[in-house]
Amino acid sequence: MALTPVRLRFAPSPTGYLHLGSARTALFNWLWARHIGGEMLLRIEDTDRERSQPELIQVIFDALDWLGIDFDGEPIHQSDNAARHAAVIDDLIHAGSAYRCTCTQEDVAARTKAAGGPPGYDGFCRDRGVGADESHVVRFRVPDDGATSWVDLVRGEISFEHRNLEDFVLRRRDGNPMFIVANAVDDVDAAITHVVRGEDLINVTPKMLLVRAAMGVTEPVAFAHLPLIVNEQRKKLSKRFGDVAIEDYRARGFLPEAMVNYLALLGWGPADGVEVRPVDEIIGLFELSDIGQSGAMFDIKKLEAVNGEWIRRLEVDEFVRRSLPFVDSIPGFDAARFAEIAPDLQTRAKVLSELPALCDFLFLDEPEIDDASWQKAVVDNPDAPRLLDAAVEAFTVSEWTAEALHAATLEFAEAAGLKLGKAQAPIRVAVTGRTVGPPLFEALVVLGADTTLARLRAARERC
RNA sequence: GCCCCCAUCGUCCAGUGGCCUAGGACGCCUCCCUUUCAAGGAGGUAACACGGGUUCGAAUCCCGUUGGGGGUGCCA
Repeated sequence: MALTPVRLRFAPSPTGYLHLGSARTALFNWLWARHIGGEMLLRIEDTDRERSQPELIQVIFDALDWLGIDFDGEPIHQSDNAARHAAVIDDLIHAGSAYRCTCTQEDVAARTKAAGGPPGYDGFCRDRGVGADESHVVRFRVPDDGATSWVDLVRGEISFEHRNLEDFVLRRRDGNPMFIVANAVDDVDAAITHVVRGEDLINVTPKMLLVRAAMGVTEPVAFAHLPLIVNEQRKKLSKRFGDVAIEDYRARGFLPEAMVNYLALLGWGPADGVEVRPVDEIIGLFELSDIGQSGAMFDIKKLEAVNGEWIRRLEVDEFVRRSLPFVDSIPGFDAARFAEIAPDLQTRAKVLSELPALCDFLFLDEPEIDDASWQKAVVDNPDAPRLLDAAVEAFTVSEWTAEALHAATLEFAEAAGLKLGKAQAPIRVAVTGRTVGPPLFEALVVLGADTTLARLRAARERC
């Protein structure tokens, strides 16, 4: 007897972006598939006609590819299986598992309101024998008694009593199949063995199980319902609350290594406590049974910390290469010059998008002077004028190395009775425009003597 | 309302009956290093929601309460 191959899938709908929650779902499916040596399929659930534009789908492919989540075989398009979905629904009608219903949503709402009962369909058309020629939807005939249950891989046994399940719609009035049917049928056809998805889908699982059984499918399928990723309000992450698309984080300068690493930590954690680690190691350690059951808050601070760690782990050359898209649009940008200062930037950036603010003074004709910095280090600093004068004088004759500039500054700082840290402030603002940035003397070396002295003189004139 | 799920530091995880005076990470605070800011090093702060059981023993098992979330669409 051959062992059934483990087969998982990620089934996004073409929304035009990859939601963080979806990405996490894709990741957990993928981690488990790769861990167990199973197959990982990609299926685009594009039954919604107007949302199935190729560009919208491409965005999702790109995001998955960026994260490093790969798939076995070509992507499946659910819309290609429309005929199969229709045939299954017809079979269910013939078998008596489903029936046509003429009730509109208004009809149903009016009746339940009049009856004062709970919302939901009341089974009005169950035995009316509605013909195919009448305008109708197709509903599944849920058994009156009993329950549908399964042993969820992350939550244990979950059970729904049939009397709490209404006769749900299988096919819309316009003839299109509902998600429940298309999804269940495609999973059967692809011989999916494990469905790993968000907890928000937990209540449609009994319906899918019912459809599977009515189809006569006997192969088991295991479900693992992941805890939701929530925001500060403990609510499901939604698009109207901050950035929820993977692409947004990519644009902000998060590394895919960090993104994947952090997402894996939402609802799961390695037993040895080592959180920041390569994805290959995570694959090795990942078990569905170790997934937590409570919602995990998306903590941007922690994501940034993980990202900073990954930035620091990069080889300098690689750091430069990855930084380029974020800095090469600075006017006057010079790659060689950027590479010189790169090691000093690498420990200072949590996200790549903050790089321009740290190094743009090296490329711009004039540094962009930050008002608050200028106020603090120059205007409010009575020592500023003479420090700038001293710097011009000392730097004019200094050898142009970090050590020499350091020594020269130390000398006139001490003469003025100031600590080096205090003395370099107005110089830093004059040259870089800000009070914070990479180490001053190293930056001056990269900037060059002429530009440095010109900026110091210009600042002195403004005092 | 009804259905389903969840409940350990502010946050994310560890803990699966004794090793827990509850551990790690992020954050926050202090100190060291220091050329600003980082990075790095050393400390510190801070939690088993509550009430009943079960047991020699419970963060761990059971029940209840409270709190939170998800669903309740001819969306997915």
